[in-house]
Amino acid sequence: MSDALLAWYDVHARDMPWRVSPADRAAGICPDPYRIWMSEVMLQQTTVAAVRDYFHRFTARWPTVRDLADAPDEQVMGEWAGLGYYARARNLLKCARVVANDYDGQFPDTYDALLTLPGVGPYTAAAIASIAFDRPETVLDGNVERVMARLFDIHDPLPASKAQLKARAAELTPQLRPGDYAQAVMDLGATICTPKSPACGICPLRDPCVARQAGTAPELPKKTPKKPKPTRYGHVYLAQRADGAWLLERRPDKGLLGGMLGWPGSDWNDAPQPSPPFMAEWQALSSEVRHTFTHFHLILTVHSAELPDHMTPNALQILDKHDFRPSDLPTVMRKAYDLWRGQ
DNA sequence: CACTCGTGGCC
DNA sequence: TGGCCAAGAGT
Repeated sequence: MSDALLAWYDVHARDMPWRVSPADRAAGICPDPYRIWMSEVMLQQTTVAAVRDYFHRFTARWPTVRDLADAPDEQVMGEWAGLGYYARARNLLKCARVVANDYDGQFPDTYDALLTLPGVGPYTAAAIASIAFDRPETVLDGNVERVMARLFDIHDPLPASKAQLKARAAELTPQLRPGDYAQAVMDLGATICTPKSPACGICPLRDPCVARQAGTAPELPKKTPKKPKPTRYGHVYLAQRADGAWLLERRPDKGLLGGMLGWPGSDWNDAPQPSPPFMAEWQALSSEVRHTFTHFHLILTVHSAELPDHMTPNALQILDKHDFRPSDLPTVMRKAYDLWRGQ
């Protein structure tokens, strides 16, 4: 079965900036573990389309793991802004420094060693080991879970069925070309064996696929139902000085938007207490920011005022007009800025 | 195991 | 338009 998939991949492999094509790989070209690691971390719960530009900017700015390890935290967090799941960026930097300092700048080449690195879990360790180092490790991501559930018509819901799906995936992992095979399954899941209306008619695995025969492919994999998202509220405060400087805060590393730049503001809950960073005649903007996170909706009231000269409220920072880049902000904070700019 | 943790595209 | 979904990890 893996042979049919590899044959399909040889023809249909998608072009990605971090990928070595099957033809190039056959010619002896090896992937750069740094670029494989970078792409796999960026691709966690994130689409290829969203990752492309970020990958280009990161690798252009920091071509090697040592360059990244030497980068200041705020530059890396700013470059990651907008991509989401910011713990990935903090762990990316931690991991780069571990590789630079403890591994002489060379990524470890086994699953077990990779698994110890910050931000590298079971999926990413297997992906790097197989793609960058040709080790027959089994990757299990959302794509592989879906392909296996359909191929073997497994109706037990995720995440409980994960071990079962992993066992099936392991049986199919070949000793030869394990990296191409891993990418082939994921490409198949992304382009043919899609969550909705899978293209079974042109699938290289259509013959052995049990769910296709049973007609159950589109409804697999089953998943346990999710909890509804509550709505929370909050206030943010945009203060600009006459010379154009802005008042911002660096959020603590733990928790939501950890380590990112943001506007000072209230807690986010059912009925937040307004908490302006200094006394002034704050003006509430006429419309609000609406944003949805993984597990709640947020409605932000945006306030603005002029920042007096020579004032730096405790634990906050002033960014000069030319040092403030809206692109350094996480999206919810950039939405507040966009709203202010448009009023 | 269950929960936290972003964002944009899709229908 | 609101829920679903995406190459998951950490706690």
